[in-house]
Amino acid sequence: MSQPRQLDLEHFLPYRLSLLSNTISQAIAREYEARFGLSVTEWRVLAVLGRYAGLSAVEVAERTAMDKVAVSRAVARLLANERIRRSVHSGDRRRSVLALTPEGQRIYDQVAPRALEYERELLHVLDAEERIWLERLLAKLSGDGLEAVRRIPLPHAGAAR
Amino acid sequence: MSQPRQLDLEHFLPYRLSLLSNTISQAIAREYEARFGLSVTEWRVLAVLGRYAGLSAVEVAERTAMDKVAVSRAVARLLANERIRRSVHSGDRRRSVLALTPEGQRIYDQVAPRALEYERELLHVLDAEERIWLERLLAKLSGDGLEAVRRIPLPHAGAAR
DNA sequence: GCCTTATAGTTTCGGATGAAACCTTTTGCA
DNA sequence: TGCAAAAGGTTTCATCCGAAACTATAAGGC
Repeated sequence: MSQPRQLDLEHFLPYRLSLLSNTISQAIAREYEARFGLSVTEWRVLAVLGRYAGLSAVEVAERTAMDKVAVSRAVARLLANERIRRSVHSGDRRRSVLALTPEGQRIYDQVAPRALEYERELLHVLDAEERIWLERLLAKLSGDGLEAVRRIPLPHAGAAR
Repeated sequence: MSQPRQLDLEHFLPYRLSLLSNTISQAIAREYEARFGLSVTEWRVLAVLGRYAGLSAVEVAERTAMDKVAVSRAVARLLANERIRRSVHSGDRRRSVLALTPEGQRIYDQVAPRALEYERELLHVLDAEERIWLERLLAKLSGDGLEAVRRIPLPHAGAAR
């Protein structure tokens, strides 16, 4: 993890993170896509509504880190398949109020434990001490780390395409 | 990091990893897209050829974890922009032999240090001990962890759509 | 009370993506 | 040799995605 002077994809932290993350996500996604025809975005909406019923589309977007276009499309498909229902917020007719249908709840109740099982199996290769460090490192990288990255100035706008 | 019984996206490891990884990758990608009009896939091909000239398309795919369709398209665009050149492998006319052009090398020489700078800034929020743990955890999760995940059996094919 | 601005959500449009089909060359082997 | 199977790449097709434009409602200033 000491900085190499040469860029080597295999040792490059962002690349390694991306590979790890994508491989895990795809493994889980493959399952609920096969069983329920859910896309990743649809599953995320379902997951957050399973936990917090009554959110608006924008609130769903905030909790899932999806943009509102993606949420809008996922919501449209979930509505079409009658996995969620939508009503209008009393007092603000722009806002929607989203919640699972019984069918949506049934799917959530099947997929959520499976997602947790993937996480459990992944963590199972770590011992107690390693899990504590993992939590700490994730928190630090996601907090201070991302903040530092966002502060990196763009190069002095000299040469360009 | 102790297993919750309830699925909560904010605390779900795969989701957190995905968010961290995507945020970092996008920060870097934004820069070389703006400066050189490179897509992520094109940059990955350029990066691996900058380090290992003469690879074939399949070898590039292996080193970048991209599928061969994505490599084929990235290679086509890089050729069109004269950032790489392609010849045919002597002795196996199916294989291509890819390498950077001087222009491709020039771009590589500008982007690679910037990519490393993002990594450096990210790691800068960690102290020496934390970096050692990060390396260890990444290796373990990417190795044994992914292997364990891949071994998870699909649910007993009962109910489904 | 108007009128500008902001917010919730949808649609459009151009490009990116992956699975599967496809073409070409090579390999394995009877 | 001759031929089936495999491997390197490309194309097709259907889907997905995000930025920007758009509609409708609400909030704020005067």
